[in-house]
Amino acid sequence: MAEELRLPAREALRIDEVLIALGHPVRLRVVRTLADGREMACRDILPDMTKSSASHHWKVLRESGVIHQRREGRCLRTTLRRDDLDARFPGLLDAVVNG
Amino acid sequence: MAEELRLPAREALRIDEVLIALGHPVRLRVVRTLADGREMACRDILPDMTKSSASHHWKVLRESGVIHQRREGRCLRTTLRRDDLDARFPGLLDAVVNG
DNA sequence: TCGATGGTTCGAGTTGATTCGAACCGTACA
DNA sequence: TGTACGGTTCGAATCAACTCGAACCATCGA
Repeated sequence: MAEELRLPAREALRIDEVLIALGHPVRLRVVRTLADGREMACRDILPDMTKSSASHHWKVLRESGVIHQRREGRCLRTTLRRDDLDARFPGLLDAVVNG
Repeated sequence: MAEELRLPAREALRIDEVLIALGHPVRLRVVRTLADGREMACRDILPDMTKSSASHHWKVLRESGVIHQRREGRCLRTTLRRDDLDARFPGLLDAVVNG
């Protein structure tokens, strides 16, 4: 049963929280990994990190609105919220990915 | 004698360092204060902070390439490096200022 | 039903960033 | 000269963030 996790609406995205989320090398790497629009399983994105540490970063990215996660079975499928981020902060993601 | 402080060239700007610089409320406030293009004295931007703490933030902002500082007498005049940031990361500053 | 799996939560330890005072440096001005 | 001023640097203290293991929960497959 595919269920959605709570996450901020597009209008509620805050640039200060997004910048904090992006201001860490691990999370920046996550964003770049997802930049092509793929939907990936958590363990495929951060395979070398302990579950608890990874979960901490998922939470920061999710609550700041950078990523979307959807439960499929016992696995979380993760995508970048590119549409929402581009709508609210045009150019930001491009800078992150291309820079 | 107006002398320039060392700072990274436009081509050397790194998005990861810029994001770290912007991912702190004090430094984000500095950027927003300078967003209109003004050149301001340090003590006018962060009047309530001790000199040593403020100097720490100047260093982070300067070395990441977010701000430019120019010595004029015994005072530092600070400006946002809008041209360089817009050239390398189009849309980033607008998101920071308008978001 | 049972064991394995993917993630979360909790608490504690560790690391890193921020903050501050004191000492210092160079400039301006009396 | 000498003194006041704007910033930097240093070291130490504080605080926030990151990390990890253990316990836990829900789901899937046997």
